[in-house]
Amino acid sequence: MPTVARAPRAADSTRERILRTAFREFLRHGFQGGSLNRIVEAAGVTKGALFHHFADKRALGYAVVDEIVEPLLMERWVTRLERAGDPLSAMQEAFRTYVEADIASGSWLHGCPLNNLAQEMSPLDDGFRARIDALYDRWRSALGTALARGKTAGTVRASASPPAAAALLVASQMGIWGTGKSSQSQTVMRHATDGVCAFLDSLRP
Amino acid sequence: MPTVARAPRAADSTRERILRTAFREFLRHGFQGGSLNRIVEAAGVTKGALFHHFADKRALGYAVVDEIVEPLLMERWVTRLERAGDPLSAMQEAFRTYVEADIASGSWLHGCPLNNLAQEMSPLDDGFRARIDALYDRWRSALGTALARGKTAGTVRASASPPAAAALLVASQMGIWGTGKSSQSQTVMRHATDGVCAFLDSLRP
DNA sequence: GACGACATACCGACCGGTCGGTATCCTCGC
DNA sequence: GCGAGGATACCGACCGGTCGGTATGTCGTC
Repeated sequence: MPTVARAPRAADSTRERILRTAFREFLRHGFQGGSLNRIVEAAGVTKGALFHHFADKRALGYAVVDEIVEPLLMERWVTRLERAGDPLSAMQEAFRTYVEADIASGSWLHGCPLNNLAQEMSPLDDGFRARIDALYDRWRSALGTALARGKTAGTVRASASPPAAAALLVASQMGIWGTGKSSQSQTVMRHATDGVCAFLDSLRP
Repeated sequence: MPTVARAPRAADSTRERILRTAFREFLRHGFQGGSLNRIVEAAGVTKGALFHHFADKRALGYAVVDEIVEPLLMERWVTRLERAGDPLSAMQEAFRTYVEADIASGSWLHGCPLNNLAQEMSPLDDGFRARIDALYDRWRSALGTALARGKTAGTVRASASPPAAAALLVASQMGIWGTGKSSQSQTVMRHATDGVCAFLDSLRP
């Protein structure tokens, strides 16, 4: 087995630590409000290390989207749906599960990482916008595909429009987590989740 | 009738100009990313004038919410609903109308002003959070009240849950406008609107 | 001794905010 | 009616601080 040219052990973990710390910082303060000084301090590294691994702040932000946010999204909403039998029930369970999980962990107060970046950065930087839009697109098409599969399988009623439903579901997720952030009310978040589940029920045959 | 101490005419219009310019600046760059220097330059006033009328940046932000965003919200979503006959049709028409209006005017690319502030500032400043939450609450309760009225009038089916539907509708609006901002795709926005209208149809008796 | 992986010191730009000063208007005694 | 005097509205130079970013030095490893 050929040994790949290997950087001294620390390099990868330093980069990783910076990335994770940046993710937290941007989640809490937004991208513009996030401070590189705070990031290096919290990560226990120096400015030199940060700029050794990332060209500039923007590149760091892109890397956070590509290497942290995307895997989170895939794991939560895409991978699971691919192997679900009844898509409507799977989606309902996903919404309920994740709402409760994020309430329990307290992470709901910071909102959805992807939505945060989307709202802040989409109009300001096309690199962000393109990355974020691509993720949402994969999300919507995963939902749409699952719904279309459900239609042929007979678990989704024939008159349902997969693209419309998928777009609404993604928009709802954005809105529900956004609601949680600004209302800081578990009740409202759960109400909205009930609403989504009712909508999904209305798609049954 | 006692004469209230009256400021010279110019004062009010200066304040108003600052407010409106600040609204645009925060809509484009966010609150944290918004620059007071740019605001005074664009408004054609000086730093002195700005800080004469507003204690600090935060107070300016609060005033934007109270005096600009709130009236916009009330006019779009609250006042109209109060005098609507069939609430479901009124809501469907509102969604469709506003989506098309914002696409036509180009303002959709900047997202919903209230949602922008909500996502950015809710976790960072409780003054913002409280104001924003109060507005969303009035919005939700206006929708809920209209739906409840529809239930007694027989235009909304009895098994519908007004709080759940209202929470979903508000969340959907957040998400739809957020979708527009990051996708910059009219198609996706319209699909999501179709989804909302389908949901509203499912609430009919 | 070359190179990758940092550390340190430092830069100019811009930030929100301050402050002394001025021009204009309002009030009120006369 | 009018002049003094205080309040209001505004000006713009300036402040300390933080920002993202850079130039250069150090040190262990191959």
